Amino acid sequence: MLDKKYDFKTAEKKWQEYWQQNGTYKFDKDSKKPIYSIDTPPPTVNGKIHIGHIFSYSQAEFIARYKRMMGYNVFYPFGFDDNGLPTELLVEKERGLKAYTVSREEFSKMCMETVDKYEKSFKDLFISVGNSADWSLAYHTVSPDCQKSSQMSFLDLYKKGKVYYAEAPALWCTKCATAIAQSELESEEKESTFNYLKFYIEGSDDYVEIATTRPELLCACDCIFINPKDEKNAHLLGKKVRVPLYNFYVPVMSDDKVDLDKGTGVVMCCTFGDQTDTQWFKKYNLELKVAIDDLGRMTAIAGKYEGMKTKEARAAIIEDLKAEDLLIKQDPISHQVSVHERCGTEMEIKLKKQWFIKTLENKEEWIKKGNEVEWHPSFMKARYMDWVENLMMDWCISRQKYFGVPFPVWYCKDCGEIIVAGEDELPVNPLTTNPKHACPKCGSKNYIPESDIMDTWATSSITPQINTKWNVDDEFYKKMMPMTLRPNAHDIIRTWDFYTIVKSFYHSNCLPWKNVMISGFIMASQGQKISKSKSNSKSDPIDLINTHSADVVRYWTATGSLGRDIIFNEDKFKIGARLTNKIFNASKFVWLFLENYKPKKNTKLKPMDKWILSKFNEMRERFISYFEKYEVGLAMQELENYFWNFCDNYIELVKVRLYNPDIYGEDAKESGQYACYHVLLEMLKMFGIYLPHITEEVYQNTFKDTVGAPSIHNIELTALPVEIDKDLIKKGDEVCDIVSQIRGYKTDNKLSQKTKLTKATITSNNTEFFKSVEDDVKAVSSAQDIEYLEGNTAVEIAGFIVEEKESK
RNA sequence: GGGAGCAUAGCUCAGUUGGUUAGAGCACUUGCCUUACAAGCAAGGGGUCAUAGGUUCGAGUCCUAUUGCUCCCACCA
Repeated sequence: MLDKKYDFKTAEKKWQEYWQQNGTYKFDKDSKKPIYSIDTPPPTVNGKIHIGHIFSYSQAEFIARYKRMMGYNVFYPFGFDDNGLPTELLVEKERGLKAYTVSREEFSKMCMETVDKYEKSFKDLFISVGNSADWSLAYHTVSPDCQKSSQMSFLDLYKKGKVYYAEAPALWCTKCATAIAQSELESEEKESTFNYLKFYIEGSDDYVEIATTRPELLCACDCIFINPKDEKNAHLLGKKVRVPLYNFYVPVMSDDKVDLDKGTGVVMCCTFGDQTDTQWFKKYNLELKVAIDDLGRMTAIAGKYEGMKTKEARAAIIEDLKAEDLLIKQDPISHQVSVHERCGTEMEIKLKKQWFIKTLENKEEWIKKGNEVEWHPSFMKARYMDWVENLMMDWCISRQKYFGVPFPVWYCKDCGEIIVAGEDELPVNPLTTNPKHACPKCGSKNYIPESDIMDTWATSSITPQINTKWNVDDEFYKKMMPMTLRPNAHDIIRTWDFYTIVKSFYHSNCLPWKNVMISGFIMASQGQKISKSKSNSKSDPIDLINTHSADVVRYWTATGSLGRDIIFNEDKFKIGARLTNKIFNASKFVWLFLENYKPKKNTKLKPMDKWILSKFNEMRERFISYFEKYEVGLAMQELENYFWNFCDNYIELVKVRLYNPDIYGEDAKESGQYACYHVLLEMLKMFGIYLPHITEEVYQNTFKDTVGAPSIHNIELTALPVEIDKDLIKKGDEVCDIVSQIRGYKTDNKLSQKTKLTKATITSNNTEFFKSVEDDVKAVSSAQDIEYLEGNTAVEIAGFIVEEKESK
């Protein structure tokens, strides 16, 4: 028996504990069922989980529940990405310190404490929203096991020649003081100024005009470029020009990368102002002039501006240029600037020794792999392709940071040889451990440990390998790879999805997974995304769960279609609350008639009972076909529509039979019970995907005794044993239509729905069918007499019987 | 500059391969305490499907162009 009211506050906790204790969602390693595996995104530990995470994770979670219900052995691990820069930034912010002000050991300890705290709260939150991950499979990327896998990955790439150590221009964040990768850039619209400067031609009073937004780089100027087709300036070729303020001379050269229409059509090349400079630096073997240090301050070559931050230096230099009459004019411009996604600092380029993974040399392969993966929705593939095609640099994986996976690498102090650890030594921290062998090249035993750590993506890009026990359990790895599904939001296609494809190809020449499911973002308002770092999350998940229930929050996450951003809208919670309430009430009511009922296989079904069963199977097919396309929201809509029809039309119609077997017969009751029993049970299973708590509450108090399974979430969905009879469905729908018209008559006449009617004349082309369901129509409409006419659907009411109200 | 998505009722969205009078929910109006549910039920009003062409017996759906919104990428002299 169900309680009178459903109290989500006690029920949700109760069932969450029940599922954990019973291992309801455990992956069964020995099962013969087909496996469905999910490479769950390990959330980055860099702040609180916001509603966007709940949205995105729920959509994938629906798939896990759906697949379990469809008879799959679902492998659904969870992880945390807790190493690297994001964690460091969080710790620095929380403790109000900079990593380099304390010892490396001390800082790592702080990071571990913070990570433990957050991971516990992340886990609690995901459990409290009813997430059905198998927590026994959980991993975290800074753990020794993951570090070992990550270093193993590095060694494998090293052996295969896919990772290299080189001095090459790398993107640099002066705030975080580390190299970063192309994928970590974001563009931001910024106001700036085009400064038109005079570069005097050597041996002449004439000058050439050059426009620059970065006059602070004048000291790093190597040469100036014109376009080979530039006739106006062609005479400058071979000559030298004087760099303003610094008064050294640089040559004029030509290159077709110069855009005639930009600025003055003449460019100064500095090491380094932008990507083009790096290409020219290589192509023309230019001199390296470093104007900016690791923390964004001007170096000695800047002369009197040394020590200033770049922005200060720029202002000072402009003043001096004006004073010396070297500034012709200034034009304000607004342009897209690359900034570091984690801190918003404008990117610089620095030449330093870094480790790089080769990504440029296999573009065709990345494209091929991208085509082999199925993208849901399909148009998201374009983002991946777009990214691959526009790759400019190999993937820089070294970070000049402290808390992360160390490189298993030392350098020989005497000859510079790279010494890598053996696989049996992993995980290894070169800062605290020496290599087992002397330098293979010169025999020296003096080493310099690599103090950099790896990019956090270098580890999270092997989550399929971590999940499937690569190099730990070969048999399992072979059985599980490729995994079935990678779900994530569209912002990390270019990082997580791309890098994972790269790694799987290099390691095992295979796909990491067969499907990618891309979810959209929750927008705070038009164009404003909710994110952890920007903390405009007015919609805290914990508060939402406490006020609306986990089921209702989950319901909300199922609205909208796959891959699309949606604006946070509280109205949807109201609808979800209405639905859960209705499911509870409908179940409670229907169960009144099912308490001691055992379904019989050969029950003779009345037409309208067959109708609702047949309609169920029809809905079930659409539901499945949406799910197969990963359209979890549209699937739910199908179910929801069916459910409301079940309540508003079918229950209303059948309840009179169920109440009064003395009038309508035991057979009529049993037929109704049969339909109610099966339809309700199947609907509960399906709703269980979205609303796991309330459906469990209903199941445990009703069907469990007859069905036997320990949880509603352990039962497979079945088709009901009736044909999908389109003709019957149409006729049954017509009955509903007529009933609705009769209700309309009562409404128009301001009558209560229970008002008795003297006679209803039903016109239909299916009068035979109407006659077969006459008892039901009479019962639901309170019509005392029914007459039939052939023709297009219509109904006419002769009149009604006014009953005197009983006074209470 | 390259690419993607979207445009349907006041709002949020469905609308499968082209096929009768374009659907739902919310909001709104009106009525109803009906032997589950008033946190409920019933009924109702409301749309030239962004615009302009085209293909077709037939277009919300396919094609072309235009407009607007959003996003991704590139450009950062």
